[in-house]
Amino acid sequence: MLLRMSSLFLRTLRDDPADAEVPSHKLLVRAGYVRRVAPGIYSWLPLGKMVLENVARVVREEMNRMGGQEVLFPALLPREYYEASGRWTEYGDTLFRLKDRKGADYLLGPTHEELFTDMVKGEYSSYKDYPVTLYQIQTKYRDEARPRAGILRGREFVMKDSYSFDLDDDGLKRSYERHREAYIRIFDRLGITYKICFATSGAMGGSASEEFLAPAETGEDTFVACHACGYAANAEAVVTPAPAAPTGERPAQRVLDTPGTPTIESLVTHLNEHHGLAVTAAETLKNIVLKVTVPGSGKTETLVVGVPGDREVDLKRLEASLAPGEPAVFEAEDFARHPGLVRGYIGPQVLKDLGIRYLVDPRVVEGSAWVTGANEQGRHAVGVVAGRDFTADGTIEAAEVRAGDACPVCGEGLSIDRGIEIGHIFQLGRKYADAARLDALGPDGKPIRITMGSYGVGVSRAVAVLVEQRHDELGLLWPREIAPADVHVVGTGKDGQIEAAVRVAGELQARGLRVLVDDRAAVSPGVKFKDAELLGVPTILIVGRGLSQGVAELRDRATGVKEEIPLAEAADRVAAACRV
RNA sequence: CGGGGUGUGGCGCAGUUUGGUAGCGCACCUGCUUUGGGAGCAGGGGGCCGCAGGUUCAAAUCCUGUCACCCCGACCA
Repeated sequence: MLLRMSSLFLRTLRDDPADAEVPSHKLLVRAGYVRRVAPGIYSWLPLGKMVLENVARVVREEMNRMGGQEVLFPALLPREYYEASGRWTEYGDTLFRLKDRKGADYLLGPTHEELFTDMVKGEYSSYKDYPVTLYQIQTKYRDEARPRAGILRGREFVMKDSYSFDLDDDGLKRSYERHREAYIRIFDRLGITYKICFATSGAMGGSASEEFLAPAETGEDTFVACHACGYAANAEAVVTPAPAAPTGERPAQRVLDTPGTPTIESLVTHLNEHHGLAVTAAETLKNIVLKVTVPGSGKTETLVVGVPGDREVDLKRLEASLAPGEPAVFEAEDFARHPGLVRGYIGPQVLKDLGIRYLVDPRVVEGSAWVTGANEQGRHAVGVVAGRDFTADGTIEAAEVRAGDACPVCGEGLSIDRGIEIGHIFQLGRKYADAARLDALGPDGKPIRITMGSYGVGVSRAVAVLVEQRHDELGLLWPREIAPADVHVVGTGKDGQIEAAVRVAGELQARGLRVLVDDRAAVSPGVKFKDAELLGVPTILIVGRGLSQGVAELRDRATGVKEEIPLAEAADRVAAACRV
């Protein structure tokens, strides 16, 4: 491959685009890799397209290596498939919907479980056919409420999605493990640093689930990691270890007047100043009232969640814990219908009598004593003991996770960081197979319901993540396998220097290297250097003022190391630098 | 959906307060000079000032409405 800058369809920008915030967005636009078309929708220019294809190639090679077979489904799909699985309604506004000329409903596929399931059902019918893993690399569509950060979170994006089909749970576990290993190889080859985190399976259903999160300040996910034992989990999926149950006699609960203390902070201050206590927010029990709706059921349940008063409720964790139920805040009119619930002074002591379900943070163990509401305006109760003065209906992971919280595996302090989801693997189970009645005929002549796994890699997102993790103040820094070229030959100046650069570029091409050569006439050296740095090709060879002495300059883009080399050896030296 | 902000050549911005010939930098075209760190000089092309209505002799500028986009949050395999 030999690309000439003089004719390459490329225009770099000196200024950051005004609408870009994150590094990947700024740099990919400035370097002429992508251009915005509409919110969350981007075009790929030649260099960007090469990078995208390189990522896709790595993914494809590793998927083939693990035994996957590539297929391709349409993105434009009729409603009926998603109607059958229930997702035409479940997916909500995130689904791009459209009608054909006859008024029939169509959608642009956000993910393809239904189609894969249906295809396997159509082709395979014997247990001898299984297991099988199919995948595609395809454009997906999701009408995100708020696309952001350039191609990091778009409404149209390229994704590798694969699906495994197995006869039993052991088979599913093996398919899951093979995917896990393939993903490790993929992200290692891509040069992305990542953490494999326990995850919740969300609305997709299913059981075991892990996410590959790329640590980045701009990440939208929060995850914890334990540096002692290696445990890592999405904050949504962090399990709170329960402390040991206290034993011994406990004084009976007391109700105290605490006027004007609707918040935890005001309560603690009041108790310590007016009642001679020495309580902390962590010893209080905060009770949040919710109404929980299960989509499609039409029913709404009132639920109270109790968490230690020093912690906020993490909505993502709460929702993950309640899925598929969807929590909503309890409004003033809801309180009006429940006179037993005294806003600001709710305690769990009465919930059983009110017939309201009560779930508590795992720290609220049997025998632990709490300061909590007395269910009367302006009054709180102290010494309220779990299991004696109230009984919870179960525990719930709803409280925020903090740096330093105990690791659920080894008890060491957890660290907390932001990350970008680049891969997700999970054991889906039989949800879609049930919906499609996907069975294999067993050796005994009886049908076997197939169990599935679902696995995704964000291909276009991986391009952006690479930039988030690898860039400097000058521009992009591609790993060689992903870079649009192996070497960027810069011809500066006059006196045949550009011609010499093109000649060397030809030699490098003859050795099988992918070469980008800056052969633009009448462009100043400074511009060419800046562009080379911005574009991020890993090796830069400068053929310029050293030509008369027969030397060129070899630069490593990432390290900045420069070296004068004899022009006659340039091809050898560059090829060696590119490890070809 | 809530909060904040912005719409002026391809990109980045000024001009709006106080109505009066649409401007600057980058990019682009022509010529000459220059060529190792985003060159200089001269000349040039390109803008329904988001859209609609209104006020006015006159609107990028004032008024009303509307649309779009961006950022934060909610939402989101």
